[in-house]
Amino acid sequence: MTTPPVVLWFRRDLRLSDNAALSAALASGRPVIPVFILDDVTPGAWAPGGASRWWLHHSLQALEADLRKRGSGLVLRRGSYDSVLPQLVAETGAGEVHTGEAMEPWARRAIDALSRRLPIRQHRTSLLFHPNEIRTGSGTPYGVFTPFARTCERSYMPTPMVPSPARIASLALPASDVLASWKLLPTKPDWAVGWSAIHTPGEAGALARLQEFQPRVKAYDDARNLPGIEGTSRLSPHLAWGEISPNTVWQSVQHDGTGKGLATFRSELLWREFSAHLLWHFPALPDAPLKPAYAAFPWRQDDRALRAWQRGETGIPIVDAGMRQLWTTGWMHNRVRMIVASFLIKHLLLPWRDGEAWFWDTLVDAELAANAASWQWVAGSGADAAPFFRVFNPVLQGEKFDADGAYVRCYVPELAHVELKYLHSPWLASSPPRHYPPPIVNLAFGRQRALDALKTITKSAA
DNA sequence: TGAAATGTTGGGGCG
DNA sequence: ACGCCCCAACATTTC
Repeated sequence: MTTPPVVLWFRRDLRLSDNAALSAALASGRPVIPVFILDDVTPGAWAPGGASRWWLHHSLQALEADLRKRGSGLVLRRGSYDSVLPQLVAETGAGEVHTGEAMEPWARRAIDALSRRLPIRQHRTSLLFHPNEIRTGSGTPYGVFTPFARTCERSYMPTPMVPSPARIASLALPASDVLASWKLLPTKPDWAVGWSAIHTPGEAGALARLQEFQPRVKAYDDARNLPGIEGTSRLSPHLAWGEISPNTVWQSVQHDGTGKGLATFRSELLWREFSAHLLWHFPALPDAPLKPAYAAFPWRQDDRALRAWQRGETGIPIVDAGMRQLWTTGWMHNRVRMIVASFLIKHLLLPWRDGEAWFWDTLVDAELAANAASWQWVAGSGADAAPFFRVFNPVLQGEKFDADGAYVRCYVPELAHVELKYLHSPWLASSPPRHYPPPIVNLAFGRQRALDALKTITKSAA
């Protein structure tokens, strides 16, 4: 006589508003059992990196509080999807499991396999479109961003943003792990000191960021490129964990500007979408170059150089500022991401997968698709990628986008008193700063070495 | 969502 | 007055 409950399986959609999986669970009229499973063990799983775990800890805490306020709670379980979920369904006698669509190959495999023995229903919670909805006239996936984006813009139908429900009926919930026992927070050393002052994980924090950004959409087109000011939306970690839906973001900016800012911001949302679709169509995206010729690229191995890059000790100010911003805050400005990536791949000639792995571990906004697609974009091996010969000169980039030096001075205190003229190339100053290293590589040499390396594969690569 | 090399043009100094 | 050269400034090409 008891009504079988339904499981609401949260994954990367840690929110209560505009969440299609939650809506479906509520529409069933059954008691809802909200669950989050941390899967570190499925082979091939890209388990969250260190910075993402910090974020996840706080986001789960916020989600649980939000659920409690609505008369429910959150069940935490740890283990492989394919053992934990069947166990949970057996324990609760759940009649259905509602969850978000997965793009990650390992999660897709796991959920597809589970679907054969459990009543799993997937809903779109983290994208505007399913990858199968956006195809070229001939039915193939888009390989070029601009026509992809055009089709998205044309196809987008604003769907009402579903508000957070006032109440979520749940019977007694099954046993949950204690969040602290997952040890998602760093201890020794605690590299996340002060992060709570700069990041607010959780749905409320996401909405606050969105509101704070809305008046700045108009200026976005120019301001987004300047790392020394607050020109970007800072929504990326919230989107990565699904604390806000792309649908909500898209619609919330639509009336707030009429010029280029709005269009440019939306195209950034669509780059995220493009990346996810690429990962869906090309599951090897995180592991192998999309353009096969790049498999033969003569990358170097140089652990000391890699470590210097990771620590922000390359002797190139804008690169070091970016890498230190990443390490100390878990986030890096997008313009600077392109600069540090170009420097690693081209001037240092190190494999893009080294950069991908480091970003995965250190970014609070790490998403498998965007991370992989963006690194391949810089490396020239991806879809609609920047040509490999497009080598950023980090001095010129610094002078152009950090013209007053505020960004570099903020994150590289050794350079605080270098005069502006030499701030982005301190080795040229008559008396270079004493406590700052000389460049790890001569920029002209590194550039030429990269172009020469390209020639070894260029007959087969475009 | 490049940078550097190379080419072109035109003003001005100067014999 | 004229041709010559230099060299910004800008445009084009190449990687």
